Amino acid sequence: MSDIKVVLVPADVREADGTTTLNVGAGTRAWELFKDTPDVIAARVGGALKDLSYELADGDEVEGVAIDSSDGHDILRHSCAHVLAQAVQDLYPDAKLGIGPPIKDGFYYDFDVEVPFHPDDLAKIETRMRKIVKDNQRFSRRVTNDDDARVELADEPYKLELIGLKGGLDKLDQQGHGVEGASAEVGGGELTIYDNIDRNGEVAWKDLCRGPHLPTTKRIPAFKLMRSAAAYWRGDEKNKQLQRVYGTAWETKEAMEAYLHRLEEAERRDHRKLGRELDLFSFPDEIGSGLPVFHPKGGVIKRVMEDYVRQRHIEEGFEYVGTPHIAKEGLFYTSGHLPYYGEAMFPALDVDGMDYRLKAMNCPMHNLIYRSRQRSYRELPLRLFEFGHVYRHEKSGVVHGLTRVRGFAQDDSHSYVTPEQAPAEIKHLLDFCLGLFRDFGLDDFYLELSTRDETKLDKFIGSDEDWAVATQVLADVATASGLELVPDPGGAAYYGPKISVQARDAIGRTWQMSTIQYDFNQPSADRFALEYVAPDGSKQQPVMIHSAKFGSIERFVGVLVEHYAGAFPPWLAPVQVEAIPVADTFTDYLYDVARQMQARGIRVEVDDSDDRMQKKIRNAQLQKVPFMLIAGADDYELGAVSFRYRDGRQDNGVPVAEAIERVAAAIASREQV
RNA sequence: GCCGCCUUAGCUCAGUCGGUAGAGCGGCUCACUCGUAAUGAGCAGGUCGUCGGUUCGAUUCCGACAGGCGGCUCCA
Repeated sequence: MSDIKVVLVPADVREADGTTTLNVGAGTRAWELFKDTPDVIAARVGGALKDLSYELADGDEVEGVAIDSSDGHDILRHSCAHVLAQAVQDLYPDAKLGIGPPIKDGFYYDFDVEVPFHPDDLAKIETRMRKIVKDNQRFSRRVTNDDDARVELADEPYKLELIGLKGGLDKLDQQGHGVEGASAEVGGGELTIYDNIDRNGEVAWKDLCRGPHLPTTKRIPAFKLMRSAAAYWRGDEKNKQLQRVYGTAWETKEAMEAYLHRLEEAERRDHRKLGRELDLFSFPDEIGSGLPVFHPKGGVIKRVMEDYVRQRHIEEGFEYVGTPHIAKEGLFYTSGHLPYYGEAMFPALDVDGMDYRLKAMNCPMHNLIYRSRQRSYRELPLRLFEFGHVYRHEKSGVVHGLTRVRGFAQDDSHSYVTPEQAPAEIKHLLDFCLGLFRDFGLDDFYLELSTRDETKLDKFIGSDEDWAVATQVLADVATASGLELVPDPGGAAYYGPKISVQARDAIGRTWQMSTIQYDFNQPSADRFALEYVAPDGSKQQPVMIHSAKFGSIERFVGVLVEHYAGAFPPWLAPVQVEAIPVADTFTDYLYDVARQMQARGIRVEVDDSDDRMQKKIRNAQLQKVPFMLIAGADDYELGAVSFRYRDGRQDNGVPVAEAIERVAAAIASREQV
């Protein structure tokens, strides 16, 4: 047996040294190169991921894939999905297999079963999975072909469907639809089946799969089933719903604990929970699903935010306008909303025999303001802005806290510009949005460019040329910003493409915030017929640029609650100062301090309840008030007060005037304390 | 809209294998006047989401509806 030559490439980031050329015997398997590095669970050979059982060929460049790398996580989780599927078919022999790809932080597998899984079933399945893991079954790759696979998988109708789709998958995936995750089952190339071989050498289970996999089931260090839910086969609501089981899997128990801890942290920040605890807002059943009410404390956050955003708009050259919530239906035919997005609008109200509609967008109203008199090029850019309340008939299953509601205020503006002014105006809007986010403490962003779905042109209005120009203008500005730009094919509005700003919050989640849309359609002659008189006296059509900075005021309040976990910076905090007397005797003294603070516009409360001071401190702490102002005999004698901050820090004996300045300065600077 | 789960006091939750319910916190009252995360005692508070069915009797079993939660689809 002659030697072959392979090149060992340093694995991921774990080894700093360069490549090593090795002479190994023909027939050597990849795992033999990684015998001493147990966290290597697969190999990357010439860029392609392979099982460790891969037989090396002369000239191969081989890199170990560590279980804690991104690819390693995917392989671990996908292998765990196989174990899940095996367990399910052990327990429910009639279950038919869908697909089982890795996803962010975990995996899922879809099953067609007669009876949907109950939460108790998950515990049984998980127990069965632990047994399979303990069994140390070997994942064994076997190449097959379409015809053989069809015979072998005759009882798996969904797998048969995937075999039929093979080859077309990569193209479909690129467009963001088609068979989500199905490329984990069948790649574009050869068709393979993975057999799970038990200790006795028997095939315990098998699944159509492109791999690669862990060497054995025992190499799954930690996993947990999370939940089950229904999901449409191949992501299409016209198809049957399968039962999807979600799980998570990690390289160590500690890594999994850390992940579960992150989930708890996110739960702790949930704005729905904090909104109740901090008495910010609620969703009364009597009003209807997705229609929030703001309580006084939530109202403070909302109002402060709105005041600031309104002021900033005016500083940036916008003019504040006001428009009604409903209009005769004809307006929304003119704008195109009813024909193109009518199903998302509330049904018509019959008023004096005419149909009125709650508005789903503000642009038609602003267009009418533009059109109320003749406009000159000298007026452009003309920027109209308002907190426009819109109502959208969101499907019942999607309503979610403040982040997906049926009635909300957009901080909505429309800039009417000449085509030549459009790029500068878009840049102006983008810079404006980013500045606003920074003022609210969000400073990590990326952009998305949402374009027309070229396969569903009937869902979009306007000519190909106009779409091309609009898309190019947005793409140029987005690129010039230097921010990360993610394409979002098919995400455009029916009237034009858009840039959206995604912001990352304190725990790394991203939220869609601003949208900036380039619209050549609504101003056109067959819609609102908007015009301006050009320098040469001719009538020209403006371009309108839609922009919502926070998208939805309601949702932004929710995002802020989660970003700050309810501990707002002083300028946004509903109660900025809680004054706490050490004993009743000092209540009047604190009321006097409070009056001085109120005169400076500071939101201060004096806790004159019967509680002991320790309890008052606890209450203020739970309400996440930024400044506690405590006064007892020591302070009184000095004409001073004592600070306690949210983190427990104290600063005692601060003269009253200085204390007021300190609070006022923190508010004015919009800093966190 | 679809699938599953859930709905008991203001909040968080016990409980009733069908005989109309309980705790902690919160609220109110009283006493206590206290130096940095819960003082003590007492009182009030629920037609057990709504409507219908089965039953001598339903908060409990069944159905419909509403609302919530988790997903899917959707998200101008």
